[in-house]
Amino acid sequence: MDPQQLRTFVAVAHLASFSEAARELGYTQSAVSQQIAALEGDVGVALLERRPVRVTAAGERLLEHAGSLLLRLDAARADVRRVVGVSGGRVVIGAAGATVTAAVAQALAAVRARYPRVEVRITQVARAAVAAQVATGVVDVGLVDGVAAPSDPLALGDVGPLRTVAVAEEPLAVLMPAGHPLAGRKGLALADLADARWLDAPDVAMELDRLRAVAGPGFRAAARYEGGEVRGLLALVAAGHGLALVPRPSAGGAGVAAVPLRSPRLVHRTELVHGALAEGPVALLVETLTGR
Amino acid sequence: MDPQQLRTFVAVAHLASFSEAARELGYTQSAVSQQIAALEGDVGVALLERRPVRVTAAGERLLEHAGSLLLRLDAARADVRRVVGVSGGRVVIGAAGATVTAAVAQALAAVRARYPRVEVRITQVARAAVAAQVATGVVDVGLVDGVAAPSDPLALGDVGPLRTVAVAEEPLAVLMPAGHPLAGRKGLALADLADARWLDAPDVAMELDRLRAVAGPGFRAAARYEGGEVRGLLALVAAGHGLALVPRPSAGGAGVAAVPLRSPRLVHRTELVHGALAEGPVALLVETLTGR
DNA sequence: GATCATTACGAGCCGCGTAATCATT
DNA sequence: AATGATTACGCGGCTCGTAATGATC
Repeated sequence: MDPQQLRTFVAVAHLASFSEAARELGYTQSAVSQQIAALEGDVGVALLERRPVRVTAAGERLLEHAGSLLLRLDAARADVRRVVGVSGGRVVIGAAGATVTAAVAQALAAVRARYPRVEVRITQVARAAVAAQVATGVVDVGLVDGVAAPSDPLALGDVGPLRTVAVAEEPLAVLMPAGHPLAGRKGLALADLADARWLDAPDVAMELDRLRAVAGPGFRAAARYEGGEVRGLLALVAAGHGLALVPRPSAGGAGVAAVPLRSPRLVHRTELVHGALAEGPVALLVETLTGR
Repeated sequence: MDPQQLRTFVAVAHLASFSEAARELGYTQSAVSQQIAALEGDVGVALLERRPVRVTAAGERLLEHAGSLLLRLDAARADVRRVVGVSGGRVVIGAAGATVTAAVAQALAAVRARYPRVEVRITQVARAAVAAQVATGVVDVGLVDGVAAPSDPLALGDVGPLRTVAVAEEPLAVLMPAGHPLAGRKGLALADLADARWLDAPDVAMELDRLRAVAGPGFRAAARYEGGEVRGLLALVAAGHGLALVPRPSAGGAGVAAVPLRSPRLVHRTELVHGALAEGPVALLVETLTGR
C-alpha cells in the first residue's frame, strides 16, 4: 500500500474515471489501471467497480482512511523539514474567510517586534484546503472561522495530526436597516427570521449555507456580496437589500442596527490550525494567539 | 517516504543500531543503510547520527508521526479486509489484564445466541500492543483496563483511527486482612496507605506502577502474585502478606475486608478498542457492550 | 464506432544482496 | 583487530509508457 497508489486511488474514486485521474496525476491510463490493480491485489479486495467506475464497500472504507493517511504523511514530511528551519525567514498564514481579527493583528505585531526581519504573509485559502495546506507546509498556520455553540470546537472534519486552538469567540448579531420593525429589540431568535431576505456575503458575514446547517432551511439569498469590505455590506443592509449575520464587533454603522442573537446560543468562533511547533516566529505567533 | 522505509527507520531508532534492525527485519545491514539514506535524501534532512546511532531532532519529529502512520496504515488494510468478512466465522478478543468482566461475558452470550456457529476466542495481549493488534486485525476488539477519574477516558496513548468506548466503571476497594486496624472503616484515602506493604498482582489487581502514577511514590511491593485467580490474591491478603487495590465487585471473601476507596476519586475503568464496524458478530458484540 | 479500462510487452529504474571499503572502539 | 556503517556493483523485479486488445455505451 504505498502512498502513490493511495493517491491514485483517491483520485480515481473522486473523479470516477481512470483516464481523468491519469490526466490529473500526469500518468497514462495504463499506469493508473496497473496501480489500482496492484493496490487491489495487495489488499486482496476489489476497491472499484468498472464501467461505470464506482467505489465498492471495501473501497469506501479505504477512502475513509486514505485522506487522513496522506494528510499525515504530508504533515510528517513538513514537520521534519520545519526542524531545519527551511521556512525560517517567513511566516505564512492561511486565512479562510475574514478571520484576521484584532487579536490576530496584535499577535502579528508581537512577532514583528521580536523578529523584525521575518516576512509575514497572509494568503487567502479555501476552507476545505486549510488542513492540507498547513500539513504540507505551504502555510505555517491556518485560520478558520465559523459558527458554533459557545466553547464548542468548530466542525473542521479531519485535521489529522494537526492541532486546533480557539483564538476568538464573539457573540453574533443580525444586521438590519435602522428602520426595520425588529431594530429596537434587545435580542432575537434566528428562527423568526428564516423567511426574511438575507445577504450572502461569504467573506464578511456568515455564509447562508452554514446558517442553514445550524438553523434549518430557509434563509433565502436576496443578493450576494463577494467583497471583503464590511462597509460595503453595511451599505447594502442599510439600503434594505437584506439582513446579515455577523460577529458583533464588526457590526454598527450609520443607518444600520445590530441586534444581538439570542437563540440559538451561537458564537462566531475563530480557530487556529497548526502543526508541531519548535520555536521561532511561528511558535511565538501561536503562543501569543492562545495566551501562552 | 514509503512505509517500508518508515518501518525500518523506527526499528533503527528504537534499537539504536543498523545491524540489529537489519536482523529484526530480515534485511542485510546494507539494505537498511540504503533505506535510511534514501529516506534522508527524500526528506532532505539527516534523521540519524551514526556511531553511536542516535536520532536527530528531525528524526525525533518523524518518529512521533511514524508510529501513528504505520498504525493507521495497518488499520486501513484491516478495515478493508474486514468488509469481505475474512474473519466472519470467528471473533477474537484481545484482553489486556483481567478485563473480562460480567458485562463482557454477557455480551459474548448475546453473540453466541445470535451467531451460534462463530468461534469466540479470548487471547491475552500486552497492554502496549492492544492498539496494534486491533489495527492489524490480529484481534477484532481489544479490552483494556486501568484507573481513571470517573468518566475520564483511559490514557491509552496513540490509538490512531481506532475508537475506544467505556464498557464498565467500578468503584475501587482496598483489600486487607479482616483484623487490620482500618478494616472497619467506611472509606479511606490512598495517601494514608502509601507506607503500607502492597501486593503486586498485575493480572487481578491494580499494578503498583500505575498506582504510583496516580497517587505518588511509595506503595512498595511485599510480594508479587502473577496468577490470574482472585482467590489466590484473597488468600495472600488474608494471610497478611500485603494490601491490594481491586475493583469492588471482585472483592470480598473469608478473612478479608474490602474498604472502599474515597480519595482520590478514582474508578476502575474498562475500555473497548475497536476499528470500523460493519455488521456481523463483532458489531453485535460492540453494540451489546456499549448498550446499543 | 467511440470511449475507456485492461493486457502484453519492452525499457529503465529501483532496491536488494554480496562483497569490498571505511570508520570507530 | 573487531564491530559496524557505507559504498560499489550486478542482478532481479517492479513500474512506467506504448501499443494492442477487450468491453461497454
